[in-house]
Amino acid sequence: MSFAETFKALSDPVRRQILELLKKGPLSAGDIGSHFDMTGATISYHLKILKQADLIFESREKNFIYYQLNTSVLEEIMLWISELKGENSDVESK
Amino acid sequence: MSFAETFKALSDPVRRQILELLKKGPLSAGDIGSHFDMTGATISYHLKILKQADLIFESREKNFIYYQLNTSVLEEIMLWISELKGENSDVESK
DNA sequence: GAGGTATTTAGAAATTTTTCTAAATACCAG
DNA sequence: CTGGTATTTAGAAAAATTTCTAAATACCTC
Repeated sequence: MSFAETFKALSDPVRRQILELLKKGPLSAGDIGSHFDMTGATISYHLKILKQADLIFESREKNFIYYQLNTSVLEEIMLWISELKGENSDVESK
Repeated sequence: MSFAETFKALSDPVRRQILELLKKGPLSAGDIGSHFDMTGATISYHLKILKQADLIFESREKNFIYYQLNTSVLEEIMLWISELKGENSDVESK
């Protein structure tokens, strides 16, 4: 939802790895969990954070919940970083 | 130094605001502090985190320490996000 | 070197985050 | 509707982060 939330969500290594897994395509919570040495509850917690940050969304199918990347929010982050790098060609003086 | 460190450093609102201040040019720790309702010690703590993440560097002059942006690390972050967004045109199937 | 300003370090308190276990919910298949 | 699998929620413990106060360090000026 908020900008700050997105950055927070991206700050955890586990969550970044989840996003990388999802890059290849949708996965269920269970599938995701199998890549980590953590309980399902913990994975669920991380997924919630990512969901709240709008970095992923879910779609229910049969008895599973599939998660997938939502890349649109990443644009905003890119833009922020871009602007930070921005007009900084000749700032060497006091 | 490390990728994870950079993300962590960027995850705090105060630190992001510090970076935005530095976008306009170098500032001393005191100057930076005057923009926040925090003690100098806390500002110093945040500056240390940013420094360890290589997002800023310092240069001493007279009795002051001036901080400035180091944009080079931001490239890496941009690249990571870019790759995450990457080839995701036709992933709609199971 | 004495005093002054700028900044950092140390240590502790408060807050937030991450993780777990156990229980709850959701939904499918028979 | 019963049993089974998938996932989440609640609550608590452990760990990490943020902040403060007080003291230390650094360096400049006189």
